[in-house]
Amino acid sequence: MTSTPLADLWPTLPGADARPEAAYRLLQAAVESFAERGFHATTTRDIATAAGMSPAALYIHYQSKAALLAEISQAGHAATLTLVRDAAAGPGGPAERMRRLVEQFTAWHARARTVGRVVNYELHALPEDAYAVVAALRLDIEREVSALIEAGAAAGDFQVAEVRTAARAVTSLGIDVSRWYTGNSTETPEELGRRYGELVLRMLGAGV
Amino acid sequence: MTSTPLADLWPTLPGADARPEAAYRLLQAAVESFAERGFHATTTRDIATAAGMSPAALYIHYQSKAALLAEISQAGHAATLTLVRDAAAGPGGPAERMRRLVEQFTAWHARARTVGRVVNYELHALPEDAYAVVAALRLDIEREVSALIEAGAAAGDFQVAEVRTAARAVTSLGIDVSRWYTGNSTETPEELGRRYGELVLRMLGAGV
DNA sequence: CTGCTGACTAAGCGCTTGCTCAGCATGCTG
DNA sequence: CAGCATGCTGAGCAAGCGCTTAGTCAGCAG
Repeated sequence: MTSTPLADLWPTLPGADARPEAAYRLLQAAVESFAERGFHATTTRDIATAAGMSPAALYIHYQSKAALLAEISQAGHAATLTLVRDAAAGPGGPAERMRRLVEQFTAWHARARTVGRVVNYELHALPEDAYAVVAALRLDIEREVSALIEAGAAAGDFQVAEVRTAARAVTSLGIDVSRWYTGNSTETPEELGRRYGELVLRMLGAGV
Repeated sequence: MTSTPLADLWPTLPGADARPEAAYRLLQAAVESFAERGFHATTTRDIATAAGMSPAALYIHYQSKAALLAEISQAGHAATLTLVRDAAAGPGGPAERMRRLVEQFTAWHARARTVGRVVNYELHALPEDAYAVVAALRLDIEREVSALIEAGAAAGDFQVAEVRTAARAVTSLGIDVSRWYTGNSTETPEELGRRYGELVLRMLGAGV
């Protein structure tokens, strides 16, 4: 199985070019390993070996195993927020923007499912300070979705009883994709995105 | 925080009465701990201490830490499948049955969120033989939902482009509840269930 | 009383973990 | 050439892990 280059999943990774290639390899190995086995079941030897180095080399590039997780989680959340913001601020009415948001949010969680798993399911392993940063980003994402639903409801495009619950449902659908999507699927990330976009618009009562 | 008695979450736990009280306490402590920290971050000392015993006592009642996880996961999956089957086989048309299924599936994942987390997010830690059992149960659940959607589509009650994708979305919404629901929420599990039932029917194109 | 059983504990074994450190090769600078 | 910084390795430490073992003790049959 060839893995998608990290750069594809993560165009916004800060300092991706400046970073030494070895540090980049470690990051990619950590993503793969954390996603497959979870943070606590992954050993520093796993990560280092997968990156083709001795265990000690990890500590030249990162302060600790937890620092690796923090970097992955923060960059992954930042990328997701950017994606959501761009879609929400794009052209068209609320329904059109919501469709694009869901399409891209869903497709990202399918395409970058390894990063997505770390981002969504390894929060509890984050050090406290890194968690605080990430929690703020998650709140921003949820607020962005809520605001768009509210705009759609105000414009009469959406019919929703509870904005918070609807926003939860929309983000839930996308997040959970990173749990079940395998890549063996016949559905491409983009196809899945389009279908989920359709389902969400109906869910929100947009007559489509 | 008082925790819900296991019996409430788990009416179908086999041999719950015959089981010695100490074994029951260990099971409950394991659920709580696995849900909060994950299987690998939980130590046998954590579980035993929470159950008010020494670490060695655990091995009188269970073969291993993994055996505890296997028992929780299998019983939890069995309970979920029963719940889904009962709703799908109940009275009324496809839409009515689907509404009840989603209401109960969702409410269960909110109410029994600790068990739900172990069931849905600790699969990778299961021993191979236990995983095989559980995977079969998961397949049954998905099939049950797919069959109900298909019945609704055949009856003209639902309008769905892809049954598989729709079924994924329906189960996804419920499963993900166990990730984010905290109990601090103002929404009770039953309220959330009703709202999700409404959203799902619209998603499936049932004119409601 | 004796003899036995089953639930439990204190102590700790063998191993793995995250992480450190002295030392080595390489390549740049003067 | 020497001098030095950089990136890395081999060996290994302290701590913590799952699990075992030897033994304690209450309860009960005879």
